[in-house]
Amino acid sequence: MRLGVDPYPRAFKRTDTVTDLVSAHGAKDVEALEASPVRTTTAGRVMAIRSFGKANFLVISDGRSRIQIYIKKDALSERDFAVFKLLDFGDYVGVAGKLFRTRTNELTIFASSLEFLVKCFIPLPEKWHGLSDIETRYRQRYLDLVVNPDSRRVFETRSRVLAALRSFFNARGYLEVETPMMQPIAGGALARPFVTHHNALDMQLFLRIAPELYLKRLTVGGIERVYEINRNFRNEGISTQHNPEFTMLEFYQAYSDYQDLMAMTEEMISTVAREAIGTDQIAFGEHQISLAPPYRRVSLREGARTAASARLGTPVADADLRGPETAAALARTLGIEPHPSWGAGRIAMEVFERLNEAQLVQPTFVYDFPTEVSPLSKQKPDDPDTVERFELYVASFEVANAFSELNDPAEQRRRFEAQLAERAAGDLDAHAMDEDYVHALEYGLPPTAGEGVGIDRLVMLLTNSPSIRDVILFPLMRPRQ
RNA sequence: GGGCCGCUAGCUCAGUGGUAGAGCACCUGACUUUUAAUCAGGUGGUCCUGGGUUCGAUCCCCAGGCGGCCCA
Repeated sequence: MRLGVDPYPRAFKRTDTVTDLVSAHGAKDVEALEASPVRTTTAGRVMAIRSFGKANFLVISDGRSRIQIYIKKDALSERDFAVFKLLDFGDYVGVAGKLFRTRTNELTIFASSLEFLVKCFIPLPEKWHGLSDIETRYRQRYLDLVVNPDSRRVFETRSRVLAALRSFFNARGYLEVETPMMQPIAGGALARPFVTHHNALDMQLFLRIAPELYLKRLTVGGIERVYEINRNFRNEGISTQHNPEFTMLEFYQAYSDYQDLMAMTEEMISTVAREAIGTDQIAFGEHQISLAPPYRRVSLREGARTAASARLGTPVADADLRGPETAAALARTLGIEPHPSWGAGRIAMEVFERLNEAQLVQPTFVYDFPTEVSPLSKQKPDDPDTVERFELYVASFEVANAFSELNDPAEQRRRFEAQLAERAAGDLDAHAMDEDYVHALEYGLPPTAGEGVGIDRLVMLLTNSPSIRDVILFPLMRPRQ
């Protein structure tokens, strides 16, 4: 820095961002820019250098937009031109000048001064192919964001999805809350938790697998409409649809049941899609999907029964899915080996998932789940083996899960005890007993319906991303060596 | 957990049982409205790691690491 240039200047006063310039003047032609000249001072990262000796072009980016800079030797001080000669792809610069259009009609800043802002010491990935190595994109997300504009767009859409959801619920009188991420009993879902420890209290704690039981305590407390958008943690495998930490929306609404939530879900999904990406018609992989209501509805046992009948070529009766022995025998003929802890309900769900999931491309509500797999849901009045619960499937994966909330404390205690029996039989995902929650129900939870929506999966749909890691900025990776 | 695939320069990728290559990036030079600018010259390597076979391994074999996809 023999030029007397500070290699790490403190600040740079810009009058416009690059994005401001492009959006305000991108449509103006040569004459318009000459008739009313625009002077500006802006800054960004150097994304290209095209050098012709005394005439040179830079392209700088503010992370969202790019603009070209014309560096004419005669128009700059000697020092500023010397600064330009030392620039590398990736450095940050500030520039002042006047907007014009080149002979090739490119909106360009005619630089009158150039300020060096910071050096990029490590060569950036190549400008044409960008950064395509998937592992590097996840491990060094900052590089992905610098060179792959599509990646930036995914996270801008994610931000709009969250804003649209909050506005949807706030407009309907819901209170946004935050409930514990560290819980003495990990409840509200069937999953294995991460375990941690609080030193001062010498107490085992779990990272939450769901906020559900806390949100319903709030409904007991009179918050009739409540929602939370936050992280859940589940100690399970990693796949294109699973990250150990993921973002969940949960909301609860008093005086409602699962039928009300189906209608509300249709409205929520289609509204959020329109606000976040401008349409409710999406492309996902090879599929064209309409998120516009109404969504198809299929009952779980009916879907399983129909698919099993078709697969086997012989009629399967509803009763076959209800009896433990007949259900297990049916599963085996379909190539599914039931775990010893599974009852008929669990088997019916497994049969459904195995045979039907792949076909659920257009939005579909799968409703009326077996009670056995739904320890927090309210039974149907005429059928104690079935609960008022649905899951929304889109593009063959589960996006939402909702039910009429079980609010009978005695029945809730029996359900927890049944879960303990399953745990004893070897099911590590079975729900734990939560006496404090049962106690809360004894004060009276009004009739309530609640729902959880997987935000990462929703963003995958709206950004046509094949992997959940594409919509999580820093997905969990094994450390490198 | 199982199967398949990948790992070579900073990035994107070729390639070979015998001195390791290209384009971009970087350095030097030419060029005053270019568009992946061009042209000439140059620097740059733990060929993922370890072991084995071999006179000789980046390449063949075995084990491992990290990642991806599919299945459970």
